[in-house]
Amino acid sequence: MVKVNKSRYAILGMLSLKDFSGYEIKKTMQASTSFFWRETDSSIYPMLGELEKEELVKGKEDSVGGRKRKRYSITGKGKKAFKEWLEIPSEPVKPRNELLLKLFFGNHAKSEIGLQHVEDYRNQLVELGEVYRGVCADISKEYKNSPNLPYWLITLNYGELHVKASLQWCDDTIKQLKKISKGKK
Amino acid sequence: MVKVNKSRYAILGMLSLKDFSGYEIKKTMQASTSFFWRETDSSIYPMLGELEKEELVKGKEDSVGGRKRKRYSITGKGKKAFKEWLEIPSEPVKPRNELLLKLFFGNHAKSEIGLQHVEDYRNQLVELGEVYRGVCADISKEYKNSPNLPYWLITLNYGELHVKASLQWCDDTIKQLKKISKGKK
DNA sequence: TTTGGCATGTAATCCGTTACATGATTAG
DNA sequence: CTAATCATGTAACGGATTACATGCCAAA
Repeated sequence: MVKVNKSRYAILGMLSLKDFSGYEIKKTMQASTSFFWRETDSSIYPMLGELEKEELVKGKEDSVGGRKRKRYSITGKGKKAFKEWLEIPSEPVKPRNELLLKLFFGNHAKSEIGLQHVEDYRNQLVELGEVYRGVCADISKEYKNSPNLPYWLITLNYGELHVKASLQWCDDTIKQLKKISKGKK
Repeated sequence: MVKVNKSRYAILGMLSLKDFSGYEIKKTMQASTSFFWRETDSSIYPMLGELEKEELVKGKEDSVGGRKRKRYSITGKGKKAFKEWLEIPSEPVKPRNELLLKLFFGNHAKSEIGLQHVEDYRNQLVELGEVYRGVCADISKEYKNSPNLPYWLITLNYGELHVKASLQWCDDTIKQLKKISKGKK
């Protein structure tokens, strides 16, 4: 079982949409895939160099308003490698959820602690849900005729359904934790 | 922002439930927390040694049926460190979902590919849901009077709600992908 | 007798993050 | 003028996984 680097495919994928500089990839990912995939800039730049060496992408010096940058485009070889990756099965996510770990041992802490954690999480979820709705409205308008739009909405739907499920869980859990702390009195 | 090692707290937490050998921790985690937290044995053994050096746990040579092993128990100092960790906020999960990444770029592949990926995922979810139901029934009986049970059920409920949401998403997505591929013909 | 589970570890690698570093441009 | 954003990187660290290694016991 060899471990393969997946950052490369995320970057190749971005470049399959259109040409980007490293900085633009970072920005675009933050605005689009960051809910399920993120790269740090210190992974993007070295990877772009690596991909260029392997001739999967090629970079061109470019400049916008006197500010220089390097813009990359995907090569035929890069497209082929990317498509091959698209076809192979995905590795299952191996989550590490610290909040759940804490709750698992919740009996060892004061009950208000767990409650506080869950309430904080709930607040984050509400915010996140609003972001999703905003993004959904934005891209539905902006990319109305893009063949990519349906796929992007599929990933958004995943986020939205999971936020909904998580909110449900928070409500269940808060109720349950309150019941436990009442029973202890 | 210092990066803290969380394996240590997972292990301390296990030892806060009862005494364990390294191997037992591994086995118990596989059966209980593996849906949201897992450790590999090559992280458990060195960490137990480290924790012992720090006097957060202490190990005793033990033997079962002639087979020797080292069984660890948590110290007062260890309990204190663990409880402190329980109180601090959790780091948000930063997911990397390869399946979603592939679907995001789905327009660049044949539509059957994405469909296959989602259907595979759906099958895994059905299995997982059955496992959850089994575990739920088992522990509800076995730990009927344990004060830990409600907390364990809380983490299970998280899993169940998310499986349900994921199944919903699969169904939505399969429908959507079929619509797209029909439109292309 | 041989397979599988019990039991404990080391070594190597690699991925990802954090911190560090630099400098130009533009908007307020 | 100064803060924010654009823009591109390097270095170091540490955590997590994989492969490697060993050996006993029990059951089939």
